[in-house]
Amino acid sequence: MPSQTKQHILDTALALFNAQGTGPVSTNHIAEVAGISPGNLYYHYRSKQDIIRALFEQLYAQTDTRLVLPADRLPTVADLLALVRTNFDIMADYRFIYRELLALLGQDDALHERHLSIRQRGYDGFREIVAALSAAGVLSPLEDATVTRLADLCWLISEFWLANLEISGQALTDAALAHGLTLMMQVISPHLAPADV
Amino acid sequence: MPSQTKQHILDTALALFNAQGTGPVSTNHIAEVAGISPGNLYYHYRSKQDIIRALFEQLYAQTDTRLVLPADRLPTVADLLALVRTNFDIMADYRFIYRELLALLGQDDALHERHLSIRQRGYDGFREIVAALSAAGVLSPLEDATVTRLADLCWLISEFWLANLEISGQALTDAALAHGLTLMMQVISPHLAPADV
DNA sequence: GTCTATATCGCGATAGAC
DNA sequence: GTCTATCGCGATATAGAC
Repeated sequence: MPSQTKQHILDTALALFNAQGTGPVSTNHIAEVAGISPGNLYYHYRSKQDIIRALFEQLYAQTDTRLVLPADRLPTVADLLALVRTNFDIMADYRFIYRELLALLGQDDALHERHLSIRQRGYDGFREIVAALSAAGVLSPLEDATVTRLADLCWLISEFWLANLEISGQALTDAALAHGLTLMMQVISPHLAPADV
Repeated sequence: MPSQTKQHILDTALALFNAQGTGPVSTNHIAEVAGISPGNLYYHYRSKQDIIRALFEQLYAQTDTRLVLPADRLPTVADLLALVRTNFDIMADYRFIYRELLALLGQDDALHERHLSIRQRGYDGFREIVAALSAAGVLSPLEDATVTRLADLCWLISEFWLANLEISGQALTDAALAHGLTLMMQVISPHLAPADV
């Protein structure tokens, strides 16, 4: 667990990055808003990139603890929707990461590799949920290629719906996020199994 | 039409931005690679942001001239796929824009506004194609809300499939791009009207 | 239109006192 | 752990000769 000051630097940096982006926000700026000296900031983090990496790790920790399925039963479509909704909330908290992701990863090979492995876990999770829904009879039996495509589409919505809202100038309201979930239902519903009698 | 040097600056900047991102590429760097002096660069463009704006305008011009439907007949599903495929190619040419879009727009209000209006045209186009497919009987009759959702999904694939490939570390191969098109078919095919007769 | 030279600024990062 | 002071660099952008 980080010291108070160390965490305070992260909190301040996150707020500034989300508001202005990583480019225009300097370490001096972060230190000033955090109410500490630039030297002190560099005592806790050796570089600006180090702060960014720490924020990525915070994000990963959030996804690990909050993006979980109930372990005591088979997953439902509602579970899938709830998972994506939670993901939207986490992504909103770390907006700057998703706004600049490709630029940030392109400038830091270690981070890129780390991100790839975390991301793979998330994608595999989606694929397993879709396969489990099919196995449980919630969805009609599906070919492997179809499972993959449905998982790809759910993933695409989950990862990019927020960016789409932001680019089109819409606020991240509850209703706007919920529309993303209806898109997911639009993808899935043609494959729902007929209700049991 | 821009002068030779002016265009040469744009070409050089585009190549460098695509390779390294806008942040690490300085105007000095652009001038050096272009084989001109920094002062000359500033004779043609008053700022780095001015160069970026000019590249956005080049992109818009490309979409205007290349993203068109055949005007002499009703659109087909193949037309829709071809349109998206062409869009993939254009986006690949201007990768840096899509990699940094939210950061670039967030730092330039005029550009953001301009981008919104261009983007709206694109989205409306998608909605019209889906509606036209339904009206032409290619797709079964659809409710308005369904047309919107299908257009949203096609749009999401069209705008973010490339980013998804890049983030997951995949090369922009023909096969990878084609998979994006199969995702679009996955969305559309449940609504294809039964063949006549 | 193009160059050379330069002004100005602020950034990331470090040294050393406390 | 925190501060003050500062180094060194490279960035954007301009002035003025050619």
